[in-house]
Amino acid sequence: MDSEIPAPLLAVLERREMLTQPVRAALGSLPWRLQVVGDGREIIPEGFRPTEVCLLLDGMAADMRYLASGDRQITTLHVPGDFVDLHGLFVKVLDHGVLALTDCQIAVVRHEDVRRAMLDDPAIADLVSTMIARGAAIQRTWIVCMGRKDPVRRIGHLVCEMSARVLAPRHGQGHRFEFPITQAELADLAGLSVVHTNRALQELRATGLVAWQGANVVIHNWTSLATFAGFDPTYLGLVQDAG
Amino acid sequence: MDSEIPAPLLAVLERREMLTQPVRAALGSLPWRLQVVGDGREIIPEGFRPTEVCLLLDGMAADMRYLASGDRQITTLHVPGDFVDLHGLFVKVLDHGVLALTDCQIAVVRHEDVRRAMLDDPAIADLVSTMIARGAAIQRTWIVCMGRKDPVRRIGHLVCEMSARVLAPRHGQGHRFEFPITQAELADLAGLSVVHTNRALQELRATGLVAWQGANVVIHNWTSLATFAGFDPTYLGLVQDAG
DNA sequence: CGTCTTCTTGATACGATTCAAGACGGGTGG
DNA sequence: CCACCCGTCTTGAATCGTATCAAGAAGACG
Repeated sequence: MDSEIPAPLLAVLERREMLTQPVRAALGSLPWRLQVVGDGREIIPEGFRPTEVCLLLDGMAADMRYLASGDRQITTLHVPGDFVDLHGLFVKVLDHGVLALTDCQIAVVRHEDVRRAMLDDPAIADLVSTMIARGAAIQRTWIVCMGRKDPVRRIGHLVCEMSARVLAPRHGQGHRFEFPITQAELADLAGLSVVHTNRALQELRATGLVAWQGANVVIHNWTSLATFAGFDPTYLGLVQDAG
Repeated sequence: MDSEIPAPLLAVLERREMLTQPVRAALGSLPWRLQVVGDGREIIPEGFRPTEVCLLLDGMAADMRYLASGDRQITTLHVPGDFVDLHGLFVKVLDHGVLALTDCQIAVVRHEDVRRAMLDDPAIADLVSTMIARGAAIQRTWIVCMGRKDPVRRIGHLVCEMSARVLAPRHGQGHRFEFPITQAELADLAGLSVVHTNRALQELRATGLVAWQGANVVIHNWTSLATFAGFDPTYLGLVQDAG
């Protein structure tokens, strides 16, 4: 629509990655269009063969897969600044669908334009690969939570992660952030029943570490919650890691 | 050691990806050294800052993370042809360790050499990104299995996947392959106790779809097993997908 | 032959799912 | 403004699944 206003695209990416000036320039000149997807609608259907990538500008989305049984499993959450289907540049068929958990605003960029930018500046190619690798690390961590953490810690870990991905983490301090996910969606993410998710949430609130009402999550003591949930932010590769 | 004999490196990679002649040439000229890691030893420790990538030539390895409780969770298995730490090119600190599940032979290549090859030929950069993206798809699929599949199907799915990754899948036919994993390791992979893993295995064998004794797995009816376990190979992006 | 690891089994306790139903809250139409 | 409706959250009770504990059997290895 309005490729003459690249600001939001850059602004949202810079929350996540440190961008050099040439990279900023290259990203800023990428043609893109805005797309709006309503709460509960599919951004990308499972099995799609994408020719574009989608950068989430606003809202929350989830990668998800349906089973033959009718069950579904959410594999990752996406927050503004995430490309929801970046790996579509490298694998032809998407193995999951992407669901809008809220009303979402998306910047859509054609594969060929991204590929050209990657060829023109290898730093762009690096950025793309880094984002894919980070997404994989998040999934890996979630496997650990699903396999070896009880539901309360599992959700506690999720709260830590989402707060770190949405905000700049300030350890030891309180955090407040918006987490507009229903308990049914949380259940499909955590691999639990809705009923049990509800009870795990109550238990988590009962620890006093977290207040969670509606879409508002308040972490009263970040460090204690991280310790309780076994959250180690290494895998997020955030900026403090300048080594 | 012997960078004048690149054949095994290429041979093992070509089981997985279709390589063009220039890519073959570039990979063939990469300097590398052979490393041998014994059964049960760590190939890479958790939290390592790698300066090299490791290509598994022979054996089986597992990405894994320890929890404070002493529990551990395996997040992915690696078979010959997999780079076990390719994402180390893009993230500085590895968020997991890599464990040799058998005696392993590994080709070690320095990051700087891989990076040079990526710059010289963007097709190499693409190959690297594709392998990372495929690894992520495998993890995503495992999240689905852990969250929404009962233990029997979970292990059944794993058998399908490993057979597809080790062999060229021939649907509807029987398969035999080596799967040298202990039940304790399987438990840490599936997020189960050892006892329950044992019982799930017995139940899987009782279906008659799979025979599994020691390191030898025989799939009697691939299609039935895939249906039973809900295995859809799309995510592996194997060669049949030439679209 | 003995020792160690891996596999197997039974019994018990706990955790999670399921079913069913009610409470709450936001939005819509009368 | 109120009544209603629908989606979401919450609760209780019964059932099933899974972990845990403990011990024995089967192999592998020296």
